[in-house]
Amino acid sequence: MGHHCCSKQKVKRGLWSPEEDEKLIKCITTYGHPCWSSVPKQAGLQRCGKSCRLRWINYLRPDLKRGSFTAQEETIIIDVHRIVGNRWAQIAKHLPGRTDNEVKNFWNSCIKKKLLAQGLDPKTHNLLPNARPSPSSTTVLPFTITSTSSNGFDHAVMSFQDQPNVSSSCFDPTGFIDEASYAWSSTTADHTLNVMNQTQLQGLPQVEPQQHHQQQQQQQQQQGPMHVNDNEMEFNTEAFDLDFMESALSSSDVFCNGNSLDDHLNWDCQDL
DNA sequence: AAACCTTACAACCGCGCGGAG
DNA sequence: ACTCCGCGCGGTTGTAAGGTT
Repeated sequence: MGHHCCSKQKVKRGLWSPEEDEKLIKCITTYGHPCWSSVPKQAGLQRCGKSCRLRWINYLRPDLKRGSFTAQEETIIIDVHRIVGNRWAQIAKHLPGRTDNEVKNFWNSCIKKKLLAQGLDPKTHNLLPNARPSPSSTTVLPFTITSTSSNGFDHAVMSFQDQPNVSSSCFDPTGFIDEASYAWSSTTADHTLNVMNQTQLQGLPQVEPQQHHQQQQQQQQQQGPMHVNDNEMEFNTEAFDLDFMESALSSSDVFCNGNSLDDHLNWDCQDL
């Protein structure tokens, strides 16, 4: 059974030869690819347009980043997957130079197994029913939260005690950053902590990422709704108004090692 | 050295969506 | 309103390379 898009043609399938790659690169760099179905003819290839598109996007594109995924990229994949699920194209948008196919393969061959080994369900990211909970996730919280006010601005500070090597990422799971769509995660030696504004995410309008508030996006990528110092996370309420901060925190879901921390957390938005 | 197994990833398949006619 | 076509996406399969017995 051939592709439905090219069932009338006799096309080659399977692995691409270097000669075919060369033809495709030459064609696309010369003519671009306004219509993939016409690319095989232009390039002199016995392939269908769909196959050409796939080969270009997943392998030949010059802006592709080759090589294995970094720890930071892995963190981003896990974090975004937790929110958007198997929407690989959506996840790949957060990883410049990576393709959806690459992310999907990496997930299936590597991350999935890691999560299972940690007793986490790769689909829900929650602890599996029969998994032995890690002692640190049930009894010891990796942080405390306090609210402060300085220079006329309010801040909420999340302090990590005895947690060296805190790494963190603030990212935008919907493909654009605005005040209702952030997520944040932090990883220490013993804990993975995630703060997600899932409730508001569900009601988000669908907006083209590139067109949406580019200036605001740049600004917030620099400032971030929160940022992390050596061992503490600071919510920057300067970037948002107080009403938003209150609603964001009260509607956020907070997880540590896949477990909800609702019962443990005692942050009072009124203090902000 | 050969057979078998595992892993990574390239490529294919089928479906759904959106635009054009 | 309907059909057709091209494209993009996610799931799945195929295959080559490396590891193990």
